Amino acid sequence: MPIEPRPYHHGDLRRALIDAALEAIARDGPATLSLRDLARRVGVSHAAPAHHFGDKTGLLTAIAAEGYRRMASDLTAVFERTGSFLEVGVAYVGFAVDHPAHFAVMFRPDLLRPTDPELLAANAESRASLYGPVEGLPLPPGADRRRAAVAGWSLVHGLATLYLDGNLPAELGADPRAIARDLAGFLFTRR
Amino acid sequence: MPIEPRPYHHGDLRRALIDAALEAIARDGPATLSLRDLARRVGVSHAAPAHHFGDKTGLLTAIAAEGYRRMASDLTAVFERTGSFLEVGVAYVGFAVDHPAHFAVMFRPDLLRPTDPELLAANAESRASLYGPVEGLPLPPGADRRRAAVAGWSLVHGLATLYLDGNLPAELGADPRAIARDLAGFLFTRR
DNA sequence: TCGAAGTCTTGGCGCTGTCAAGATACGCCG
DNA sequence: CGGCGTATCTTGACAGCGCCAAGACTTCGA
Repeated sequence: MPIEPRPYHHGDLRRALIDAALEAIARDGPATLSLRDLARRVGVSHAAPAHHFGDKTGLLTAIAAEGYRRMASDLTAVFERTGSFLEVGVAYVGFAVDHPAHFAVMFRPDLLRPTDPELLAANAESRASLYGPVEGLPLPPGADRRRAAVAGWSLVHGLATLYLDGNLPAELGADPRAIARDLAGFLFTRR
Repeated sequence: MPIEPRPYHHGDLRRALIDAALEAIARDGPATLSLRDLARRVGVSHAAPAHHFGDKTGLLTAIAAEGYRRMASDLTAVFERTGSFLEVGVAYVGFAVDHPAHFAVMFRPDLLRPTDPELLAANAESRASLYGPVEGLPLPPGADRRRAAVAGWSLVHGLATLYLDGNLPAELGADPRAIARDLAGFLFTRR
């Protein structure tokens, strides 16, 4: 079977486009992403992406949904292994660092099709993986459990975004997971 | 003196362009911002903005610098008035809510000219307004003061971004400042 | 085997940011 | 007060972009 240099059907163009997009977003951010450039890199015509994603928003929506699913799977795995809410927070930051392109798109509804059913389902999955582990957390009496969850979420989300955008002072060190473990220690200490 | 409908010189085109940009960013985000559209709204030719800002990055850089300056002034005023690190954090969220367009650009070095001297100076100002108030904060013995500052920063920064992007559950209420005051209560409670 | 559905290409439209060159108004220095 | 340098703005053009419509090719099922 000879090697076809460029067959008419790509094989898995959808996957190839997502991967090329992830690489471009990780390098330059989602703002300058170009569908035509992706098509060129993958070796198809400039209008091929439209068939799989409709438009640019559709591509980014697919990426965000994939990110939510992977994050949910990571976080639940960590909680099942450690039983620790703190380690779930650390894993949140770890996901952001390991999958910066997914993370850069996931919380940006202005770039997405917010009503996409696949996106909504994946989003719900990831929310559950965050809100679930807070159930067993020891808290000061009278503390609202949901607010405690959002406090933890805010801290790790803020840390992840500040880190990814290069806004953290260098003195904190180079290991974001260690920083997260450290900072989260300031939360939920009994009065 | 008759009213000139469109004099050759605008008067304060720089200010007018920034204001139009702030409005557009607050509405649609920085991704879809169009210099030509701004020029049309303000009533000048499509190439006029280039003279004041060089390019799109220059405009966003000017907006970010303005945001840093205003935030620094807000935060130091609040600290001088209340002496409370917690209230500085609340004011951080308040600034983000009151100036969403500035905030949307300030921490996005991919959209800015990171070496711009005006931007660097304004950034340093705002960092000082955040790191200063942590000096007098009562902490558990042995706690790193800088890390405590970053923990607080992460929490309010995460909360602000999650709120602005519409990612917070509605049950938390409609007043972001109140939410911030609430969530920050989980921080720095003595062991 | 043949047709329908899926996949990709070609061509074109209006929009964008940016550059180059020229027109106009302001302000300073004589 | 007059003229000129300079800052400000306009006009025109170019390549690249997202998206749409129409057509070519391939695969698969009836």
